[in-house]
Amino acid sequence: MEMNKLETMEGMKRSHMCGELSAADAEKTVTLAGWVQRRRDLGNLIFIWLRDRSGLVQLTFSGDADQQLLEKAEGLRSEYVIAVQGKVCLREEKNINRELKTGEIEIAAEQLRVLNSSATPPFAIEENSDVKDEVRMTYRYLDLRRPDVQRNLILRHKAAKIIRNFYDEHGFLEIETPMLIKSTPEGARDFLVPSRVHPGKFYALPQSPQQYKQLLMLSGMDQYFQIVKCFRDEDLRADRQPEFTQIDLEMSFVDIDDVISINEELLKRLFGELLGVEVKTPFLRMTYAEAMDRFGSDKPDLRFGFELKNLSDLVENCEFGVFSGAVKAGGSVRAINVDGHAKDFSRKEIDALGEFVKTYRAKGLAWIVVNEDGSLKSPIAKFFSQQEMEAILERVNAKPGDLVLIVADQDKVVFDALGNLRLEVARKLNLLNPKEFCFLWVTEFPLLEYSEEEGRYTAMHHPFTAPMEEDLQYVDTDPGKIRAKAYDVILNGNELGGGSLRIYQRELQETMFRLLNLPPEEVQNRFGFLLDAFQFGAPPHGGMAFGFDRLVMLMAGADSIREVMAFPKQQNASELMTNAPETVDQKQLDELYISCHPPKKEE
RNA sequence: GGCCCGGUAGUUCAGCUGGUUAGAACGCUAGCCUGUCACGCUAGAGGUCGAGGGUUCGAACCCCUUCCGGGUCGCCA
Repeated sequence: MEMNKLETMEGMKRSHMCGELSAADAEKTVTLAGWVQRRRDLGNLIFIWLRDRSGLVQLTFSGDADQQLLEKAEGLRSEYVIAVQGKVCLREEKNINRELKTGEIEIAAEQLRVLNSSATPPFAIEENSDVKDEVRMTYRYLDLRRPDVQRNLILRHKAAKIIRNFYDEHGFLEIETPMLIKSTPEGARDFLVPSRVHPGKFYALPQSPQQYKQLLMLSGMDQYFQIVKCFRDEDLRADRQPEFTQIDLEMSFVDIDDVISINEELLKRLFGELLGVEVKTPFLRMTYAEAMDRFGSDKPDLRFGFELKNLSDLVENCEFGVFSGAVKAGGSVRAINVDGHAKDFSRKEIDALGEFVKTYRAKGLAWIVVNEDGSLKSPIAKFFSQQEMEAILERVNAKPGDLVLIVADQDKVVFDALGNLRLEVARKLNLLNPKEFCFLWVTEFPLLEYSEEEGRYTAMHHPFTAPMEEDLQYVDTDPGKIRAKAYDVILNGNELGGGSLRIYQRELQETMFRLLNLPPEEVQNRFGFLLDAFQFGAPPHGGMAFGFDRLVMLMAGADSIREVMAFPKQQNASELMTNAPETVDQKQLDELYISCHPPKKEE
């Protein structure tokens, strides 16, 4: 349609949203506005589905009623923007569309304004469309017209609203913290922002408001929260974006149980009000040590079994060198029993599982199938005496029909491999019901982990995490043994959030920095303001942060956080739609005293 | 940085062992049609097979390089 034929809404005012009309509105004259979803042209009778955010409603144009109007409707195409005035009519019984929420009625159009035309969209604007991400993201503004994507963003909005109300009701203040802050290279890579006023100096975008929220506690704000953008310049995953949103909170004069119980209440409310799912509180709790031992993961999915069993003591002296060798080298031999599912895995599929564990640096996968008649099928059976094999099968509680999968290596590799293998077989067996929600707190994380790369201990959580008092005895002898007052909340194998009680005494904070083997001048430069602040009466405090995108993703049953973000980035951290990031003018660089040396292509 | 999967019409895909003019469905365009709602019927348009190079008499198909998208390991205090 040519521009001069386009009309305005002058003199018309929208009276209803399309999807909200019902039989109760019969005989009303209404004014609607939206996009043409579909045209069904029967000649002298035209049906139009009109769509807005609320849903669809059918318009009718009849040549008997108004020939000119019918001709105008003939020109409508997908995604044209129109305004319509007409009368709400009850459909005859035989014409009712039970699939459509507004299917009992239709609008007999009396006036039509074509507000805008549209090019034919590159893909149909409809639910469950299986268009490639590449096309969806290039035209994300059209993708966002799809009802399922809109539902996700509406859910996100509602969740944010509940969260704000919830914390407000519990005495929290929402306080904004700066986006341009000092870089603290501990942890993830920072996004840097050059300073024009200070040549050669840089701000960083926050990875989290950690230090600011602790200072707010010191300031006497008592309880703080914020729904806040955070930035990490690391590679993307299905559940990781370079900019993402956290629900960040901090509380004064609290213990672990206070932080945990209030946030359990929040989750209970979110799932109850938005999904109608009754979440039982208190959630199950498990120490880090137990989670690793039973599930090989610090974020176990509890929707299914297949727990890890340690076979090390049984195979320490066996003839199979792979097993005995792993134990003697300080590692372990552990197994999961995929009980009752031997029949679901062919030899070829078991081999594929062997390839799968190699992703996690395991060298191989040993397996035992217990046949229905009690006999065994296993490439490693020949290495074991009958007593040894019986002991192994007893340890994993193997019965006829079971498949036992075994990995031997250093503990880290064994946990990684079996922890992920457990998930993999559950996926293959279709045991992961997205409508089932298993919450869990994992507690007593190690305070430190040894970094081979840096040759020193680094903070597992962050350097402000408080250690457990009873473990302070190991400060000088075995720092790796110190547990932290830290906790993660896990939902179906996903880390929903985590937090800790913080160090609030200057001396202990200095001890922590000493354990991390950071030079005093570096500590002073990077964290001096915090240590200084701690001289002035910091209250005991603690808090946590939730990954808001991840939370909404799980609530929406989506398989990527991109599905609950309006404009996500692609895997290489670019944006297909706008082509960000992009080169900038030399003038802009000059103002920032930046000379740009893009990597040279190797010849 | 590594590994895996994918890229053929606007979209989703098929395309055999390398062999004539690359197909289907939906969408799109035009015409007909008064109760459609995945409307129907008739006709039609639409392709740099991601890009570049190579092998071959001949390449969507084989090889190399590269770009793009997705998953993942490393990374993510």
